[in-house]
Amino acid sequence: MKQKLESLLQQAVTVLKTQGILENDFIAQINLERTRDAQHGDFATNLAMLLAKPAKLNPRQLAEKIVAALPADGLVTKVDIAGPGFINFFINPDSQFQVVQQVLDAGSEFGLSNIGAGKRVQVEFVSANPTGPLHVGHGRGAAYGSAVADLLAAAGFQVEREYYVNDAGRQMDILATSVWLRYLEACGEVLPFPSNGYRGEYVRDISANLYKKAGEHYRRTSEQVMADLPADEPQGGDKEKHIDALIERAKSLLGVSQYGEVFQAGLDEILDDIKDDLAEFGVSYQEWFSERSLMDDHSIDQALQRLDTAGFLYIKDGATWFASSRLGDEKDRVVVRDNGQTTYFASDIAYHMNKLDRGFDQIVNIWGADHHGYIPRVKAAMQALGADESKLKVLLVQFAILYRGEEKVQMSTRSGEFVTLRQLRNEVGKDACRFFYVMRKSEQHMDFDLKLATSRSNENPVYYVQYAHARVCSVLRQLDEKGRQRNPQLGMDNLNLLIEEQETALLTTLSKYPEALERAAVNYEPHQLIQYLRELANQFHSYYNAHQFLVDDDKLCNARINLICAIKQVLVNALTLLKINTPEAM
RNA sequence: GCGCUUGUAGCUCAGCUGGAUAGAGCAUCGGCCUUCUAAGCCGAGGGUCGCAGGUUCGAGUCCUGCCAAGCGUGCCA
Repeated sequence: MKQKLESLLQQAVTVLKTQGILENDFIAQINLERTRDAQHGDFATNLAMLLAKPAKLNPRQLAEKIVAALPADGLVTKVDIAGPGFINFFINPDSQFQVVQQVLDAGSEFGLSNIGAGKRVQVEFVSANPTGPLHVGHGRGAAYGSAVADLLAAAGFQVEREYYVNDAGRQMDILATSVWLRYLEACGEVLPFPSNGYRGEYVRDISANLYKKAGEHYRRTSEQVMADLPADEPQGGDKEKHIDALIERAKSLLGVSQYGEVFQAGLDEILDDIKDDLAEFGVSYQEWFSERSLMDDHSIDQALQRLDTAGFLYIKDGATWFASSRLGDEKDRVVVRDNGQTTYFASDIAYHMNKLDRGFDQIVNIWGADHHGYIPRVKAAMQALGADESKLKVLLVQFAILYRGEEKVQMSTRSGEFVTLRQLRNEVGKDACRFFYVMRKSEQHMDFDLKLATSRSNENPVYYVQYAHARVCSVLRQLDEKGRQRNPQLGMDNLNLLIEEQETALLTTLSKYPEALERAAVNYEPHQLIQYLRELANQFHSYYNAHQFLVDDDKLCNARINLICAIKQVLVNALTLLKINTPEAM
C-alpha cells in the first residue's frame, strides 16, 4: 500500500520534470508517512515543502501541481492539501479490509520481508569472559542481541550469531589459579586466598568437582605455594603483583600439562554453564569462537604481520605499538608487551580480520557501553588491514543500574556479589525478563528495580500483551462451547460490516505490522516492536470491552472472528520472534 | 582536562530519522463485571522537552556553547 503510493508520487515528480518545473537530473526523496490524526487522511507527504526551493515555488502552489500530476488510482479516494503544504491521502475504505485476508493467508510469515536480500550479516553478542556465571548486565546484551539477530533474519538477512570466548589471557589465569587454590583447600591445605582472586561460590563448586574426579593429583603443600611470594594488599603489598606471582607459582609447581588441565576444568565448567543459561533464555548461537584458537593457528601473528607490512607497527620502550592515531584513534596502542605477550587488542585485531575473511557483508558487534572507547581502535585496525570499516557496526548496550527497592546493588564478578541472570530468570520468568530487557532503547541507561521486576505482579507489561492473546483464544473456546462453527469464508465476504471505530483502528494497526517490523530491524531497535505490540494489545482490549464478538448475526460474528484471528496471528508472530510465550489461557 | 552516551509528566520510558494540538505505563482521583477472563476498559488532572543561542516555512529531533549524570581515557580483559 505504501509502496504503491510512493510510486504514484514518483510518477508525479517525473511529470513535473517534463513540465520543466524541476530539473531533469533532480532526485526526489519521497517521504511518506502515516498520519497521526485521522483528519489528515491515512498517509501524508511533505514532498511539496521539500521541493519548494528547487522548484522556486511556494509549497502550497507546488502541492497543487503535484496533485494535478498524480495518476488516478482506485486505492486513493481523496487527496488534500493541508497546513503549510502537506499532501494528505485518503485510502479507499474497502481496501483496508484486505489485510485480514493477507494476515490469515500468510500466517506465521506475515510481516516478513526481503529487504535484507540474503546479505550475510554476523551478529556477535554477550561474549562475556568465561570467568563466572552471566549476571543481569549480560542478560540485557543477550536479550537485545538475540532480538536484533532475529529481527534481521525476519527482514531477509542471512544471520549468523556468534559468541567470542575470551579463553586466553590474564583473567583466565586468575580463574585457573583461583580454582586450584580452592582445590588445595578441599584437599585440606590451609592458605590465604588472594584478594584479587575470584571469590565466588561457583569456584568452590568447580574445585570440589575437580577433587572428586582427580583426587589429590594436583595437590601441593601450602608451604610450596606460599614460599617467597610478594605480599598481598591486606598485608601492605600490591594485589596485582601478588596474584601474578601466584599464577607463576601455579604454573611452575603444576607444570604445563597439569596447569592446563586445571585451567581447562574451570573453563569447561563455566562455559557449559553459560551455554545452558543462554539456551534456557532462548538464545542460540551458530558459533562459539575461541580466542585461544587465534593463537594456536597463528592468526595473531599473521594479523600483526599485515599491519607491519602496511607500515603501522613500530617499537618503543620494548613494546610493539600499532599507530592507530593515524587512523582516528586518540593514541597509539600496544599490541605486543615488553614481556613478549600479545595484548587482548592484538587478539581482537586478528578476530576482526578473521570475520572479514569469512566474507560477511555486515558485521554487528554488541558491546557493553563501557567498551565504547574501544571502537575507534578496532575501526582503525580494520582500515589498516585494508578493509572497509563501514562494514562494522558497533551497538552499545548500557548496563542496567540495579536497585533493590531504594538501595543500589553493587556488582563485581570478582567479589562474588552479583545477581546472576539465572537468578533473575528463576524469579521473574523468561518472558518478563526478555520483554523487560528489550522494552527500552539499548543505549538508554535503565533503572532495574529487582523488587519490582521480581514482584510477579501485573506491573510487568508482558502480561498485558499475552493477555490479549489469551483472550482471543478464550473467545474461540467460547464459540466452540456454544456449539457454533466458524465460517471463515462467510466472514471474509462480510468484512465490510466492520465499521466500528475500534475495528477501523485495528485494521490500520494490523496493516502497519510489516512496516513496524522492518523499521525495528533496520534500526536495530527491538523496542519498536514492543511499542507496536502494546498498541495492538491496547486497541484489542478496548475493542473487547466495547463490543461483543459472538453475536447472533452469523455474518458479523464471522467477520469479527476473522479480525481477531488476524490479531492473534500478529501477536503470535511478534512474540515468537522475541522468544516470548503466547499462553492460550491466563 | 579530553572523548562517548544520556537529560521529555511525580516515577519508568516512547516519540516512526525535521512535520500538523509532545504520547504511553505506573502512581493519584472518578466511573464500568447477572453479558466472550476486571492481569481488562472509559474519563480527569499532571509538561518552560536540562539551560541559552543558531539553522528554516517548521526544532523534543540538526549545529554551537554552557549545566548535570553515567562510562571511558592501562604494556587489564
